[in-house]
Amino acid sequence: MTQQSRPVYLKLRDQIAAAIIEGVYAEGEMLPSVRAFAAEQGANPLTVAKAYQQFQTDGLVEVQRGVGMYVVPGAAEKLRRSEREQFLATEWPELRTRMKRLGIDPAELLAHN
Amino acid sequence: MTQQSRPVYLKLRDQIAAAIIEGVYAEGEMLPSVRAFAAEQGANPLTVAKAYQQFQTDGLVEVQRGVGMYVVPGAAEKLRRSEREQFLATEWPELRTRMKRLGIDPAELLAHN
DNA sequence: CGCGCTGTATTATGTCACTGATGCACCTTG
DNA sequence: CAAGGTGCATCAGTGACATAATACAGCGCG
Repeated sequence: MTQQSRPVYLKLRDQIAAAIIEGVYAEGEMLPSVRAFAAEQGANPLTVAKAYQQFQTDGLVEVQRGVGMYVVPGAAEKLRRSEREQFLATEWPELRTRMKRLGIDPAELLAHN
Repeated sequence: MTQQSRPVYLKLRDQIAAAIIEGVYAEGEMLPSVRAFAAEQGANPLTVAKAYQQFQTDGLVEVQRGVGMYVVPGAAEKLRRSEREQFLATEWPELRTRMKRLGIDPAELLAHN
């Protein structure tokens, strides 16, 4: 038996990405510190740092040494665009064929909003 | 750096499930042997066996020792129903909120077939 | 300066999913 | 019975993931 549970640092990454897009962490503001966010989520600071690192290398977050990590202006829209494109190009086609195979009616999906 | 690529046995599982639903592996017929399918897919026989096992425990496939694994009558519909339900109950809600966040209109996607 | 807060590098440890190589038990066929 | 096919159990190796314990470097504030 197995689990295949999504790695913690990826869950955190998605969670943070959603928060940035939704403006929970507004542009120009500071992200929660590694230690603070780790304590809040019950995770290890290193794991949180790993999640943060991806945003940093993508230029969505700027690090001020000794201060914290700040959301770069335009990060929300940039994130939304890239994820949107990725979704449309990769995930949606697969979903489409899969829904067809499962006999799922698109109209039915939109019904119960 | 990491990978987090979908495990091989899960890819195989999905592939086989799709084949059963679509009738590629018709009910009453025998699935490809573990070794044959492994050679065809360039995988390890044990990995294939792991993929097969789930169908076996779900009663979708019947094992005849020393002979092979046969698709149980009604397996296709049973599979379609369970996957369909799982999709509607679990995946679609998440997709829904995610698409909303990315500014994607579900109706528009479903429209142009 | 001194204290406390930031992120980060280092090293080490432990766990677990995944994959693989080998051998065995079972069945069919000749 | 002998041969070749089946699934399956056993044991082992690998790497990702997570955690831990420190330590260090930079910044702000009193």
